[in-house]
This record gives sequence, structure tokens and C-alpha cells, in this order.
Amino acid sequence: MSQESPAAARADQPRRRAVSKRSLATSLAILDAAERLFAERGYDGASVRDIASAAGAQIASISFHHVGKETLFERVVERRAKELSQLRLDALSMLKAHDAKPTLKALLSAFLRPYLEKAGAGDPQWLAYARLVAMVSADIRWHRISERCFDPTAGVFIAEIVKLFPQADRSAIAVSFIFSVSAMLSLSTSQWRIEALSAAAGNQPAMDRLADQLVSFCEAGMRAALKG
Amino acid sequence: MSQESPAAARADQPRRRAVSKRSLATSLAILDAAERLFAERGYDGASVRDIASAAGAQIASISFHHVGKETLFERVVERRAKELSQLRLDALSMLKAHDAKPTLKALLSAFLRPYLEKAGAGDPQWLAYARLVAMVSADIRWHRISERCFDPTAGVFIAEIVKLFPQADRSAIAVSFIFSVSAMLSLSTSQWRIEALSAAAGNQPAMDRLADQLVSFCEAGMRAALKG
DNA sequence: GTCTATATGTAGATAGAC
DNA sequence: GTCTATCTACATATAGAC
Repeated sequence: MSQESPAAARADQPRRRAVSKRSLATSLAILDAAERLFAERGYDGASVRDIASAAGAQIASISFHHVGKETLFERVVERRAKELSQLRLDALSMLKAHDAKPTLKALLSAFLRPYLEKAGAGDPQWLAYARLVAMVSADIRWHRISERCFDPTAGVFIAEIVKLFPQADRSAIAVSFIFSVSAMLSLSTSQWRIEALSAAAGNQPAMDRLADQLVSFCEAGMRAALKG
Repeated sequence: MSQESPAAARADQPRRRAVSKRSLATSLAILDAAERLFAERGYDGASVRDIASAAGAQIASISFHHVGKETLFERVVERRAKELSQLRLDALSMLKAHDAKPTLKALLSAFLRPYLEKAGAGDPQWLAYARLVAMVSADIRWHRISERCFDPTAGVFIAEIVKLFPQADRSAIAVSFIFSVSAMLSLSTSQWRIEALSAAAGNQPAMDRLADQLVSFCEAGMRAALKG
């Protein structure tokens, strides 16, 4: 968290003051509140007033810490996107360390599970973020954010799948990967639907059960789409 | 379109005047413009001012014809939802007329293809509507519209699939149906992504090719998820 | 860094003339 | 049914005191 050391404070060279704890706390509180409200109400539906109020901060502090509403939104998305991408790439590295040619199921699992685990672990901030990602992915207005935050990692996994199926049509691989991602996102956007449609069945499926179903679904679906 | 007849005009009983052609045209122009702008910018992002302007109408005419912004939005979604549901149910009837026990693939096809055909035929109004449906499906604020417009038909198809797989877990069927629907919706929300990711492959997949891939993907995925 | 006050724009809705 | 004019509320952003 880069707290300043006494030695640094004594340096005679004029220097940029380190961010104070309080300032950092305000900035983070704003990011957290924005994450929640953007996820609940969408970009236009969440006002900076409400965000500031939910963060216990002043309206003016949003411009001070995060330039403006648009930059705030981008920072909210980017913050966790980096962590998520890292988790996915770590899972991929681990996989390849054990097996130079991982299975399709293992690849999909490495990509899908970090998201599901974060979203399903009950952390409300990650749950909100999961809905936010779904929003960004579906809205053409934010497609630059998608390109920057999500597409590079997706590209790495698609390249791995291409290596596994060198004879398959590459665009078919890309398309079925998108089907898989959108099925993944549906678990956070359509949770209420799942609950409603499962109600007749009498039981609520647990998140890890859902994750298994998703991976099975996507693997089989992709194999079928690549054959066609 | 319920034009009034001279005979009716001469009736001595006072009656509700039929809607004039011009009024109807204005009302429809507003619906069309709203469909496009809501799809492009979301509910909050599209103002009634812009909608009225795009429709060549006055702002006040929106309240006059459609009560207010929220009712306008619901009417936009409902208008085509009825047509879409009918196409799906017709396809199902046709299917069952030939075969009391249709295949899973045939059932999925009956549900998925009407949407894809409408969205893929190049009609820009239907394309906008397809994006709008994706928006409504993903946004919890509109889940009442989903329940009213889409869930009943989805329920009919899920019931058919349950009949096909009486031994399978019902909630697993519901969940994989949701995966399928969200993969379907991704074709309209992620078209730019498909284009970007397919670019490396050099060719743009045609819509009917995509539809085949989607049906194959969902059928195989669902079978796998039901086994698990 | 924070806060008050305010500038400036735009939102949705409607009253009342035509 | 349409259109002009306007009401009221709320949006984002910033200037300047503390």
C-alpha cells in the first residue's frame, strides 16, 4: 500500500507527497460504491451523487480522485479485471507446467472457474463486479473496455484451443468460445431466472454444482460445434 | 388496421372515434424510434427528447400516445415479443404434428431459430430488438418484463425437454436452457466480438452458419450437462 | 484533501392554445 | 392530436474557501 517511510520524509529533494491513508480510503470507498451502484443500475442509472453518498464522500471528491464519471467507470472495471486475468493466466501456467497439451476441459476450466469462484464465494463486491462485466460485455458502448480488459486473455485461451484442434475452423472456435463466455456470464445476470425456473424442481443448485455443469456444457458444446 | 366505415360514421349512438391514420403513424414511428435508441443506448441513455426527434414527433406526443417513458419501453419490448413467441410456438406445433416425441435438437431449433432468423435477416428494426432483448434479459430492473414476455414460452419448451429426459434433474435442464438462451443472445450483443476474433481466421461466418453452430453447441452442451 | 456553493446542462412531464 | 412553452428535478462538473 506504499506508506511513506520516515527516511523518505526526510529527503531534502522536493518530491511527490505519498497518498495519505485517508485519501486512499476515500478513493477506494468511491470505487467500491461505484462498483455496486453501476452493477445495480447501469452506467446512466447510477448518478455520481448516489455513488458519493453511498461511499460517504462528497460529490466533488469523485472528480478529484477519479477525474469524472467515465474514468471512474473504467477504473472500476479495470481494477478487478487485472486480478481476474492474472488468476486465469496463472491457472493456465499451472496447467501447462504439468501437461504440455492440456485437455479442452482443463483449458475451459482454467478460464471459467476463477470468475465463478469469485462470483460465487459470496463476496458481494465480486458479485456486483460479475454483473458489471456482463453489462460491459453486452453493451457496444463499452466495447473498448472489453477489448482492453478481457479480449487479450481470451485470445490466449483461444490460441491454446486452436493448438488443440489445428484442423478446426478458427472462427468456429472463436464463436463457440463466445458462446461459452456468455453462458458463464449468465450465471451472474440470470441468477433470479435460474432460481425461478429451478423452483419447480424444488432445489437450488449450489454454485460449484453450477460450475461443473457450465464446464461440461461448454466443453461438449465446443466439441460439437468444431465437428460441424 | 381498423379503418372506420361510412356506415359506422353515420351511427347515431355516440361512440369512441377510431384512431386516425396519422395518429397511428405517429404512435408507430415513436415505437420504432424508441426501439432503435433504447437498443443503442440503453433505457437511461436514450432520452424521450431524442426518441421524439428521431420519430419526427413532438416530445409531448410520447406522453400522449404512450403514457410515459417506462410504458413506452414496455410497449416496445412487448410488441415484438408476442410475434416472436408465436413463431416459436408455431414451430413447436409443427414439430409435434409430425412427431409426438421430437428430438432435443429439433426442440432447440424451434426455439432458437425464429430469433436468429429475424435478427439475421437484415431488418434493422429486428436487429435493434434483438439487442434490446439481450439488455432486458441481463438487467434485473426489467425482470418483470422478462417474466411476462419470455418466460412463459421458455417454460413450454423446458417442459417439452423434461418430457424427453424424464430421468434428468429438472434444475439441470433449466440451467442448461439458460446457457442456451444466453449463447443465443450473444450473437446479437457480441457480433463485433465475433467479427474481431474471427478476423484472424480471415472469413466472416454467415448467419445461417452461426445458427447451425449455435444449435449444435447447445444440443451437445445440454446432453452433457444432463448426464453429469 | 475536503467541502460548500454554484454553474450549466438536460432530464421527464404537462398545461393550455390551436 | 399536435405543438409551444414552461415547470421542476436532477445530472455532471468546478471554483474557491477552508
